[in-house]
Amino acid sequence: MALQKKKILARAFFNRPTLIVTRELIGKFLVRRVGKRKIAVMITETEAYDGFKDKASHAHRGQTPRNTPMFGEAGVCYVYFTYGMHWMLNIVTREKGYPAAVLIRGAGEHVGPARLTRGLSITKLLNGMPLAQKSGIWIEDRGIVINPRNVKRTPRVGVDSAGPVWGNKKYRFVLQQKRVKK
DNA sequence: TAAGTGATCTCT
DNA sequence: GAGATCACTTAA
Repeated sequence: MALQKKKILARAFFNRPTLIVTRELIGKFLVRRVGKRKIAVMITETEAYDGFKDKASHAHRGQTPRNTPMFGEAGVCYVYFTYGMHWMLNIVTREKGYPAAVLIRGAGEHVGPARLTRGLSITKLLNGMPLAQKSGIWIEDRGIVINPRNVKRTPRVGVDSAGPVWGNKKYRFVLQQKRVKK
């Protein structure tokens, strides 16, 4: 058995073109530590929100108090509250001043962005926190190699109001799960 | 298919 | 301040 490589992803990983980061996060592990409990789940679904021009992005109308983390350094959490009950977890990409982030939509058994944050106790407290062990949330590369053929690219979810052009961009990546035969 | 839920943003 | 909107989930 070969040694398992386990590497915590640093800022440099996220300070790259958003779509590349979005794609490469599939198969990485999101790790959350709360007190003594540690949860690690493999990321299976992501979406990119890239730049001022992206009409589906919170940043397309400019900077506001809420979306400020998107304008900051890469490798930082952008967590916001919506629909009166759900938290959404994003990871900021690109350099300071360029608003972009990756929405983590699913990981491990948590399918759906709001279920994921509920399962991992992710709230506003993590907003603006860098991904690092000391923050209690980080991302590891555990050496799992994903076959690109098993990653599906589709339009993003819930962004129809962004119009046909931006609403149809294939900015969503989904790992095709193995089917369990009965 | 639609209700629930409340912060945030835009427009008065 | 008021009204619309919202990167969703759950129960039918």
